[in-house]
Amino acid sequence: MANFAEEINSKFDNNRIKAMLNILYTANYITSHQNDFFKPFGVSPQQYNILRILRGAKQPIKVQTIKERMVERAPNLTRLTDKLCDKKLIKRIPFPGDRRVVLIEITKDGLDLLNEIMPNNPLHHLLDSLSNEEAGQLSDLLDKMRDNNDA
Amino acid sequence: MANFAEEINSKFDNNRIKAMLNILYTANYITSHQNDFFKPFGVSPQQYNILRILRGAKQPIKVQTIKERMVERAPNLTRLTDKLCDKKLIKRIPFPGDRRVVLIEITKDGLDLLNEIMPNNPLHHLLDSLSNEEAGQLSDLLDKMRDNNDA
DNA sequence: AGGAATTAGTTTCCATGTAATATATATTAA
DNA sequence: TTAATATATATTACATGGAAACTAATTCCT
Repeated sequence: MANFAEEINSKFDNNRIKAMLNILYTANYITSHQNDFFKPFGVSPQQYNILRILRGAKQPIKVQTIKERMVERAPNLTRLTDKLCDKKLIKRIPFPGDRRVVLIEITKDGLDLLNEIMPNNPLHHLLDSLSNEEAGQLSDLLDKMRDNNDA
Repeated sequence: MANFAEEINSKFDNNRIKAMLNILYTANYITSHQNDFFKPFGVSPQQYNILRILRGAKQPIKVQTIKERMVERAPNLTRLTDKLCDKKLIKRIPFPGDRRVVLIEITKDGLDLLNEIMPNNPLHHLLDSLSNEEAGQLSDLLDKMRDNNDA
């Protein structure tokens, strides 16, 4: 399981292609761990992310603001917030000044769930085989990779 | 767009968390480019991957074999091959020795499509802002990251 | 004020991951 | 050998999530 190239029985033209495929493969690896972890709590990683953003905000915030703060871009906030509403983890509040806007607030149940999940979260240790410095390098390389490529 | 941390308006506890989120973010970035690129050709990245595997095989191969060779794990090969069949890009062939097995073969149309896509593919240049050496480093860090973490 | 452009959120459509199922083959125990 | 069980292979059914079309509300411009 260590070496990526072996696993998928392929040769790569060059390191760039190899790195690109490895990024995709690794992201898959991470999300798969995430899904497994969150499943027993009845929320998806995205839903958890929303709850954390709401707790961090300390007050009701606009759907738009949530969207901006999410790690993974989630184009369909309506559906996600629907699910969270169904579970009573958040509340919708109409916005006085602009009838298009909906404010979202985390409920007591939502906060309780966060407190239940947090201490157990092994995802914080998923990269522990890298030193802090290596993790920094990795992140810098990813930043650099995305530079100048929007054409 | 350069710095990831700025973009999502967050501070990170440490480099490991930052790197993890950056991997997910970057994978998203790549797949979104991929989808955009393949869309005009009427195939998804996964479907393209299957076609490439079939061409590489040079003969009909089992669904199971395709599954093993795919970069991104695609658990639902039946559906993907259905789509490709609908477009006449592949053919299904019953396997003589074992009636559970279905062999898949790429058609002329499939090969033509590959030839049409290949030379245009800008995805091969998505990482060009990294040197070959940096890309190698990146890939190695990802490999290392996934080590010893299957607990 | 009135119409065009923009913004916010929702709805709809489609692609994909997961889990349950069906069918065929292989293995085991008498 | 044959019935019973286990395994392998693919398919189907269900749930989740992304992208784009859509609706409603607001802002901008003249």
